[in-house]
Amino acid sequence: MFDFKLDLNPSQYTAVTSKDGPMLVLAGAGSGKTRVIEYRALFLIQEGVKPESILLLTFTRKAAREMLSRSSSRDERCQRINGGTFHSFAYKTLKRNSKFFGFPKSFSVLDESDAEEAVRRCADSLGLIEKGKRFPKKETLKSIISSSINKGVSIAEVLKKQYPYFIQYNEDVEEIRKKYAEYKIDKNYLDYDDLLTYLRILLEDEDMRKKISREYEYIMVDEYQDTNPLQGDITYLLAKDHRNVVVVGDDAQSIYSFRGASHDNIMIFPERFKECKKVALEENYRSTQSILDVANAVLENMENKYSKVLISANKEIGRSPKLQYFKNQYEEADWIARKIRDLRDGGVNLGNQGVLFRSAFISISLQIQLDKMRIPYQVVGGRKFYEMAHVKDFLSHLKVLSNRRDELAWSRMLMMLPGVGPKTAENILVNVFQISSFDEIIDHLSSQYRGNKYEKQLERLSFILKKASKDELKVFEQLETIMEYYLVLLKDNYDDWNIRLNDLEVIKEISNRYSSLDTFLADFAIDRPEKGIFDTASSFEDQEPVTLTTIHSAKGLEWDVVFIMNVAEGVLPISFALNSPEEVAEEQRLFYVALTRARKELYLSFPFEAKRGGNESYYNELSRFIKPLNVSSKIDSNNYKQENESVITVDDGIEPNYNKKSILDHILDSYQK
DNA sequence: CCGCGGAGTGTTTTT
DNA sequence: CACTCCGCGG
Repeated sequence: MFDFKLDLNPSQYTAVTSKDGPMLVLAGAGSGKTRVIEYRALFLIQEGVKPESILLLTFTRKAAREMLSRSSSRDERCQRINGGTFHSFAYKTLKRNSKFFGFPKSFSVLDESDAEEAVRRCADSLGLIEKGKRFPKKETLKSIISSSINKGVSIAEVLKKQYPYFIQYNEDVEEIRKKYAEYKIDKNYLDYDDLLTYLRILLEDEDMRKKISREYEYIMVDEYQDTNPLQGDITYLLAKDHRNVVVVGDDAQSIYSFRGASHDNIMIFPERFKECKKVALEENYRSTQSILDVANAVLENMENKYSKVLISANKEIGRSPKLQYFKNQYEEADWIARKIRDLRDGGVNLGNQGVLFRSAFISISLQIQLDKMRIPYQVVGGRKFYEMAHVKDFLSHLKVLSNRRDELAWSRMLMMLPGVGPKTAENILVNVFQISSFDEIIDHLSSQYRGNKYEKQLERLSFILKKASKDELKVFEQLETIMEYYLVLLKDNYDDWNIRLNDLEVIKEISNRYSSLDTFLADFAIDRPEKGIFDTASSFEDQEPVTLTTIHSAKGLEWDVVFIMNVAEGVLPISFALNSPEEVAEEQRLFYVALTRARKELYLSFPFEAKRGGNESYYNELSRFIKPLNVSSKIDSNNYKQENESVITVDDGIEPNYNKKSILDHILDSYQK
């Protein structure tokens, strides 16, 4: 038996050892929230709860895995606990209960860009994308529809709040939403929102709900402040009957309202579960007092007063956070890279250092610098990898194998053939979708298009599809088969094909872990693989790489040393989030989240000169979140004085010796023949 | 109807 | 700067 009292403070202990009934845990940053979840899992199991009947819903699957692996190290049974994101849980549950909806054997999960493309096709087919008129773009349409679903409000309401200039298109968007819903059902598609929507429908059915909640008797939800109303409903329904549900959150760290999250969920929870216990965790075990002072000052400045003030349990004052000014982003990157190396030479492992930024692209200059210095790093956040063209191209073949009605994948795959464009692909697909057996489709493709310029290619394609669709193949072997075929196209289409091939090799490696193609593809959409750890030939091979991450992706993580890059107006807060006080407040919470990731040392950096869009340089202003005296007084700065640019004046008294034409000739002459 | 090339655009955060 | 859209030539 494990002595829980030993490792926990009184409030943590209460949270851990309350077995039955609903509970709301308000946990400040670094207050041992993770530890509470970890230990509570152990506690429940020691109380005789079956591990399989515990469900841990978290924000990323990585978070779930981390918590579970830590409790597993004390008690192996914890490995059997069910954990994941709302979306992955929904996928699993829907798959298992697919009969309820009359779903076919396999359905595809659309990632965001596929979903946008689908929306575009729907809008197109309704004749709504008229030329000349300013009509919302596919991304915008998708996001309007998504918002209305996640927040449970009408299209009109979303338009009024977020896109007032599109209010006139209210009815059009409603029509597109309807069409899009039909389209998805027809093609066996579920998008991210559908996963949650369908799960809620499933849980609204008395019998299904009883069945499912019997399977998961104890529910824990992490980061509850970042759940949206739809997820709030799901939590409620899952626990409605047995009422064993613990939600953990911190309203001061709510940073996902752009996606429909609302900390109202935290407020509503006690209303839905009237008997719920409340526990507050306020002692911070993570950071030194100097870091907490800054975080608390930022908290103090927020419009919406959050009650919490973090008290350091360490009693260690630590070093004051530093603010470094730089001339431009290159100097900033250079300094950070050097500092990282110096710290590591001084004994701080690279794995204990994290660099945070508001937007993924901010880190590019740093990546270049780290490459130069051969410091290994890992990039988290930013959504490039799995949405890169070659990755999608490659996967489209597999998607076709998994869901024969996957129109988007089919047409992507066909359009790669030279000579096939949108129209030809569409014509072929009209035929393909009328054939029910896969073998016949293959026959059709290899025999019915003789005489076209793409005949040979199409034949090759159908041959490989047939080969890859054999039942006895493992997922990995299916990928290898497709690769055999795709490699040619890759080389034809991309000059940098060898770099891209590397990505595909990584994907192949990942697929080795899967026994079902469907699950592999669904995971690829829902729990995206970690972006590649860059294989820089490292001089520090013994160590974990340093982490470069967006602040959003840094949620729940911590490092001994944290750098926050580019703390400038327009970046943090980001320029388009200045329209309403709520948006600015969310940016401020984001800054707060970033600050509270640091255990021992914190470095903020600010480059005066920056480039945006074109070539135009402009001068940054320090972030409004640092300027107030209560914050700035707690930060040391390097008192950078902006150097006067050395002005070079043109010497006027010189007679021209060349003009543009003659200097060109002269230069050409000077080249080695 | 395909595909190329030029112009234009807008540029967060994530499941 | 990367992607998308548009128009034109083949």
